[in-house]
Amino acid sequence: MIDAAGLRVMKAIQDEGSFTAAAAALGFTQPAISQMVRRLEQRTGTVLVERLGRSVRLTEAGEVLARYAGTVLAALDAAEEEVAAIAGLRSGRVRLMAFPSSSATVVPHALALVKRRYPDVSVTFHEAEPPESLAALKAGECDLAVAFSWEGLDLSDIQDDLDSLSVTKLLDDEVRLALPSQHPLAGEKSLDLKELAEEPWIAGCPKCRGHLLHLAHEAGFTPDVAFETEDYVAVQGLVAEGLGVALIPDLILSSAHHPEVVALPLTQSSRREVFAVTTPDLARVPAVAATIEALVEAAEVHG
Amino acid sequence: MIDAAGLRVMKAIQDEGSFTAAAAALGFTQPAISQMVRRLEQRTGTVLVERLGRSVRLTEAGEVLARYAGTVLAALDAAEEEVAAIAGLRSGRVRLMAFPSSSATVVPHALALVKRRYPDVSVTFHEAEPPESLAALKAGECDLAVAFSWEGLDLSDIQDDLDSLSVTKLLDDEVRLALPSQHPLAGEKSLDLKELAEEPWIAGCPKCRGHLLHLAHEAGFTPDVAFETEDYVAVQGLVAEGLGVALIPDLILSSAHHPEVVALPLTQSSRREVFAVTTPDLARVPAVAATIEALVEAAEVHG
DNA sequence: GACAGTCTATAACCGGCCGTTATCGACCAG
DNA sequence: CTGGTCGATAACGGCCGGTTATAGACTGTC
Repeated sequence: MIDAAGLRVMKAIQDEGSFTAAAAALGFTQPAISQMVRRLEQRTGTVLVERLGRSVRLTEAGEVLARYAGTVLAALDAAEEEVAAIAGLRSGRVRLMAFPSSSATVVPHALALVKRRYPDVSVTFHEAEPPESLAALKAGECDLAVAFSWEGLDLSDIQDDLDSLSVTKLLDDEVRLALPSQHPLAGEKSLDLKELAEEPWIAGCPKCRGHLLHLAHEAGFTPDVAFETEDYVAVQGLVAEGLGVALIPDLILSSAHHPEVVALPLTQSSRREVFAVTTPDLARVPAVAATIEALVEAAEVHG
Repeated sequence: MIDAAGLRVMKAIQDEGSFTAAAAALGFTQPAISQMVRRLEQRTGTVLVERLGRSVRLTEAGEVLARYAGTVLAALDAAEEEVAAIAGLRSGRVRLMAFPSSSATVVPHALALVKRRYPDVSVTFHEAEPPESLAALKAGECDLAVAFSWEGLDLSDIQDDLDSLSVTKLLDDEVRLALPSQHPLAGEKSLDLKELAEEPWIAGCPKCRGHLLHLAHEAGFTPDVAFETEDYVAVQGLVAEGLGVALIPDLILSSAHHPEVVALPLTQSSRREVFAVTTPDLARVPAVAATIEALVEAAEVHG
């Protein structure tokens, strides 16, 4: 019934003392004010302005509206400014989820970039493996996920949603073969997976285990998975102790490379693709877009 | 840029969880909400709503708007209610000015009526003689004046403004001749002014003094004004002591009649008219109108 | 896996709000 | 008395903001 425009007019009349002056102050013409007041008066069913010959004065009811105008207009301005701050990257929040091996390298770098460029944008960060982070994204519990998919293999995870999600390629992460440095093959330039068919294997996260099984299957053997852990530091520890061999993405090694472990290229040349994933809507949120951009740049360095 | 309607929509979306439900809650159709959101988004330049398949969820910026909606809508409702209270006589203020002899009789009665009917309407009251009260009315310092004008004589005071002011007749106030009860003529049924031409006179307020001089002139003499005071209790005291005679409006006698003073009708039959005066605008303010109505009723009793 | 139900997006339409310009009448000053 | 200023009003027009109709997309179910 009463809107902000009406209050603004009443306040201008009170401040300026005449319709004409109020109109000038608001950038309107005088008749606009005249009939705005008339509308307000017939809506409220009360006289709001006392017309004196020279000037006008608000009645009690008019003063009530003018008084509230301050509150309401201030709140509207504050809301507008707060939204503008988010749009202008002077504020904003991004809830990021990334898988562990990116957490140590690309992600911190990207966060540093964002923080330097937009000090008031806050990026909160949780570790999560791809299926979990994508679920969180759909559930609205995060705004941006850094995920990966094995080349050719389970692209379906993301491919499924490629139209319903906004996917930005960050980098290709070459997978390597980790051997104890004392291993007889440790001196090779590269290895075929098959050469390690008899070794005990150490598997990483469930997806990585799946990838290992897939590669081994293609190579014609079924690996003996002796250990499983999602912690790649632990994986390397196990490898260093000679308890098995493992596939380790390059990305991890660039942040934590056990000195007793050598990482050799696979002749099968398998890689995983790392993506920044968000919803099409969120991709247009400035803070999210800025974070994605920073991730891309960080990936160029780390790739 | 952002208006209350937009905020209301954002809040409804947040509360209801979908455009359709929000539309139902606000009494709109779904497309109305759809394009309202779109407008808001292109005005703010930000994504406000995240479209998920089933439902929708507000983005950070959207939540900002929804949060402010509470404040703004509450203030608007409060303003509306406060104005409605004034319109509905559940609130309101009337600044009344009345001349002294009405203050003792009609006005208190009227104020009691208003107070009984509309307990929350507050009528403040100041005494003032007509020229002063009308000036205050024009200056916006009071809302309603109870004034008088002498029959036939200085109607011009109000007549001038009869079109620019709202004038309501309250009563005719017969003027009487006040004599000490011991006066030789005190036993008469009525007196001609001329019979007291030789007496010393006691005059009231300036206007009343003017009236006295006018009547005496018509009667063919110039009165010897021995005392002047605006206080009619004092006037009666002076009369009672035999220091002079006076013209006293009936209205005063009905509230304060000195026992040693007799008040006889004039054969000239002069009266003053008592009016409630306000501006045309203020006459439409419910509390003012109610007060005028009460004054009219009170005047019927006292007339 | 197809279908039904439900939700949003979009197009097309349209009425009324809310501005504008033009003009008049009232008031005050010089 | 006359000119300047202020408010009211009429006439007009753009566009905002609603409507209906319909299409497209996702979900849950059989």
